[in-house]
Amino acid sequence: MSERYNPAAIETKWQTVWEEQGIDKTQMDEGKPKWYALTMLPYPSGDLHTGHWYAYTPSDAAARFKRMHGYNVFFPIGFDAFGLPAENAAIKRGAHPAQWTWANIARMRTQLRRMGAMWAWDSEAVSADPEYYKWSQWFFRKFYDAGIAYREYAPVDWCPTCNTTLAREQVWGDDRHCERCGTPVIKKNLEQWKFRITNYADELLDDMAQIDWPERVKGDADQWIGRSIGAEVTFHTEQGDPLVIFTTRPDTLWGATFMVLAPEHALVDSVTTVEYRSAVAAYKAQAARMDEIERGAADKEKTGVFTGGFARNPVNGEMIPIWIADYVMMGYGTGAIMAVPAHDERDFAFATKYQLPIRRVITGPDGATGPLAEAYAGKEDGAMINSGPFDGTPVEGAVTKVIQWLEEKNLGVGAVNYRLRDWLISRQRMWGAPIPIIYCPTCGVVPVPYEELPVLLPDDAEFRPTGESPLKYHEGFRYVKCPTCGGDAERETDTMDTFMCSSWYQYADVSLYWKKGEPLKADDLPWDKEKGDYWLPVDQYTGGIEHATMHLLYTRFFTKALRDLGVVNFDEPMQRLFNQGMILGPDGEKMSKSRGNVINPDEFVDRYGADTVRGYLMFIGPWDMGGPWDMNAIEGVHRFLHRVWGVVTDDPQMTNPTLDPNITPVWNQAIRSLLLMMAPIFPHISEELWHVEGNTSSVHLQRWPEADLEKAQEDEVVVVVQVNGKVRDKLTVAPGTDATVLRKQALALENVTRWMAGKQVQRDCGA
RNA sequence: GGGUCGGUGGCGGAAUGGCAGACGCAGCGGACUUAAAAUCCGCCGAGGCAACUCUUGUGGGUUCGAAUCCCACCCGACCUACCA
Repeated sequence: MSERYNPAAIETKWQTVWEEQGIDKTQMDEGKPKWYALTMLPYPSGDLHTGHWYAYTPSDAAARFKRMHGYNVFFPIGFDAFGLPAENAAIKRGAHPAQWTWANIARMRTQLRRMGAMWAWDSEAVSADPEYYKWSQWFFRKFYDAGIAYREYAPVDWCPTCNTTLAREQVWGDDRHCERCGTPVIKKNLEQWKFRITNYADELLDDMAQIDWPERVKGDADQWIGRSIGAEVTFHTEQGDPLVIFTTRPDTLWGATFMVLAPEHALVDSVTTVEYRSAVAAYKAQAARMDEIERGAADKEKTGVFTGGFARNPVNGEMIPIWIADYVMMGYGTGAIMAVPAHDERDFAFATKYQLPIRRVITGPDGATGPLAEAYAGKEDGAMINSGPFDGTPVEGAVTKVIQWLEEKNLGVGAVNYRLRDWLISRQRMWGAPIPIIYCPTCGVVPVPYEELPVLLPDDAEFRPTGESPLKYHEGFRYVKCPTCGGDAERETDTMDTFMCSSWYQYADVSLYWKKGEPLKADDLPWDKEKGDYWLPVDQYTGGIEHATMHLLYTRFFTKALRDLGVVNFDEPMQRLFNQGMILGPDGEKMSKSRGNVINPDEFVDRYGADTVRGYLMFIGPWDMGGPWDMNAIEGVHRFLHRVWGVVTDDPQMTNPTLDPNITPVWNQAIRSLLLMMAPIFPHISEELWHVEGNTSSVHLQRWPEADLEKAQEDEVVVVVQVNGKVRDKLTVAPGTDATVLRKQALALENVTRWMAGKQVQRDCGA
């Protein structure tokens, strides 16, 4: 008789012991293969929710499993700690965002420890720590030196009343008004810092073939990068200005009946005639208030206005009208298109609405040449018509032929376009890593010297209700001497996008806060080389699907840029990626406070212990699927642990009364294997029972049990006999029984003879 | 419109060409108990007295044999979308 299973007591006990004995401390034993397992670092929101538990439990179980299989496992944790919520909290409470952030981190650490995961706590990276963002700034500086970082005017949402830039989530409603004062937001061009991620577009696309990532993520990234192949063709306005358009269908050039410019296009004013000036100006003003996302709403009816101007189509000399419309984006291609309504859905809709001509230049798959009821955009079937020298050319392959012809005639060139834009990293916010740049009236843009990093965030920042970054008001931060000429200069007051800081935490983890307190140099290696060579790259990365495009694309870009700078020697930061599914509320809906279906994991840990919660989450179903939280099913896992406890501690209620003393060693061996195999999922109870069994070293440092296949060999096997695919009888025979013997025996079976009556064997499985 | 994943008992799910429904939940019966909880044992897709028959979203196909492979369709979830 012994004590009942009491998870609360044993879990706290073992967490303390493990920490004291340092059993989860990362080793670098060269004799063992390494395994770098990483989960996306959490944002310190202040509470560990079901999603965190579901992300970390299987990651931890897998890491433990690998360790028991003889790997050196590195399994770090940390916090992606910059971001807007801290600033909002600061404005609300008048406290510094650092205070809120670090308090939340402290709270989440306690919650995380309750999970009993094998995290390498001594590698806990916090991106808001100056020793971390010192390196974020060092990377910025390297990118600046390499020409990867550059400054450009880019549109931001601007509130003219508050006199400040707004983040996307601060712009509300269909009319796009300011969150605080309700004033309609306008677009404003500000000089901002960007990274040339587009230089890597092809590589980011093509290298996906060499990484083991879910198709979904690859598909999303593929679409996000959006490579399309076509041609740039130069039209000329009446005024003689070249007007370049991008098209993927140069084979339809002869069907262009009008042109459309983005409202922001540079030639709009010069092509607009006097009588259309006011209409054009009004349309431009309206378009300026919407961002591209809104303009891109697919179901929105197309609008536009005629400019009064015309341009000449280079392939046939026709003068066609120029319109402006917000369905053409300034940020894609050249911001101008030729409109071929007969063979493009959008152009068709626009032409129909504004009664513009539609000219067919591709026959239907059946050779049809008549008027169209809808656009025909097929690229495989049909032939070119009304297209001068190309009449009769089959559509398939026509694009290449026309591009060649355009190039020969000097009318256009083959071109590739991407949806992907350069990465805008400037944020007009305080709680981020300051961009290490100084503006000097004499020397211009001057990067902060490497030795002077980090540029520290002031700890006495004052949050005013204007919403503008406190860095702008902070004189000590803002006004500096120019590092080059020593004259009066100003610091950049924008901070970096938090995605910048999360793009390299897999490297930060390797040797945390490397060169702490030391001045940096341009040719530093940002982590301990020996450790980096051993651990990098990440073997298994896990996290939510919501990062399919932004974070994952950025971190891949970051690694490729570092490779070009000679810092790393591989192309991809994470070899394998796995996305966990989502745990829904008991009602099968996404958990939300408004629905009142939020499950607080702490309550279940209090009631059943962490091992039960871990086990429940592990067995809920396939990890990438998730599913609803089942209030009852968790009981089953808890019962299982109680039974295991009873069996091992000889609870009379559980003890098998028929157990023969002769098989005690076998029984003990079975218990031993059971505990070893439970260890990755149920780390605490297996450790406790492992010690109850008389072991003194940790169960987690043992090797996974190996099966002796010879001993597991069956003396007899059941062979199922099917007639016409239906099970009719069974044979019990010795393993390895010869096929001809089996066949003979099978045919002799009573059930089989009955079903075979009057029939011959046509074919059999041929075993 | 494009992409990805999925559809199997009352429920979560197993089985990836060879005994469909492992395991768990719920349910039913029994043991223990004054009683209940807990625990333990048994039953648990549908029909049929039985032999058997039917059953993996629907319809076809391949195969000795299909939840699994192929074709067409229906339904659902998530992501994405005026990208020229």
